[in-house]
Amino acid sequence: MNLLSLPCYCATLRQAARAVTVLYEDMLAGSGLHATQFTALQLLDSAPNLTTTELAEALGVDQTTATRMLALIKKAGLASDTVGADRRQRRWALSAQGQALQKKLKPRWEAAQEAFEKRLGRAEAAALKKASYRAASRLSSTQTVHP
Amino acid sequence: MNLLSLPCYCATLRQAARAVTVLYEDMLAGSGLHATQFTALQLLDSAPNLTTTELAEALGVDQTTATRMLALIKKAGLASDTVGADRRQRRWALSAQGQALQKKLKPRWEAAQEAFEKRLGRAEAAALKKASYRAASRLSSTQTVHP
DNA sequence: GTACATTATATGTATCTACATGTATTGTCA
DNA sequence: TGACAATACATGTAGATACATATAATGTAC
Repeated sequence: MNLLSLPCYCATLRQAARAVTVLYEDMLAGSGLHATQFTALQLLDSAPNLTTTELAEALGVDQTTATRMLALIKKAGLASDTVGADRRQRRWALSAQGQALQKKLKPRWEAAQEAFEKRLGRAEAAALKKASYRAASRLSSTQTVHP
Repeated sequence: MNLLSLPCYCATLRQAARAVTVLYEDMLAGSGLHATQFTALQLLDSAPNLTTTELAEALGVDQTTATRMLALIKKAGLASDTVGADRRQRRWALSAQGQALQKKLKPRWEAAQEAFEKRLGRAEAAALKKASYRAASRLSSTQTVHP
């Protein structure tokens, strides 16, 4: 049996996310980084000194997920955290090693991006990305408003 | 900081999948089922006697993921497996309890579907689902070495 | 200025996920 | 038929994910 077209929005989006993740993991295989970790490095590279919560919000993950992500990245020596003026906050920055690895893996990530575009077509890929972002935006903004 | 629009197709699709998952988990909260489990029940309800691998392919998950999913569903008494003619295969079917639960939770799932459509608009929701399915199809077919 | 609420992060727990690999069964071919 | 390949499922391991909750620090109201 082949991949089923399911009526469920959730299930279908998850199918797609899983499939694309496998592609990116493939491209990063052996590099020591996972797709989500690479994304975090990219973010820290372009926006240093984010707090844990800020990074979580930017990526659209739970704060506890971000905490664990960052713990792994820190353990690998790719980033370090410093306590901010508000001493509850941790501010994160890439280490030299983290910067180097991010730079080194960028071509692999670009290859994954291109592979994705090749399979879907550039226009369709762009449309899917835009629609996904819109969905994520709409959903996360409203969901956090709980009385 | 708000949700970021990321250049990465993988990261963006994952953002969307996470956000929509939270919505569905919310709707199913307290029911004893998770969104992925409900999807599996729906599938087993409409297509009984699937093998573990067939179910994995239909859902677009790894076989080992399906094995674990089904183990949990079985442990909860919602489905049972029988050994097929090929004695390596397990064929799965909902139990009466599983059928009942699936039926009972269907309105909640429908509410989640409607909530999703309400946030995105029906047309946009449909377009996103279609594009996601196309992406998942293209990616999984090629990855599995297809003609 | 203290009691109480709020906020930032961390931890316990459980599921989802997949890769590498193991085991049992089936298929193939010489 | 017997060796070896292929297949179906299971297990070990590890990261991704989020909820409930804990802890520590900050903010607020009186």
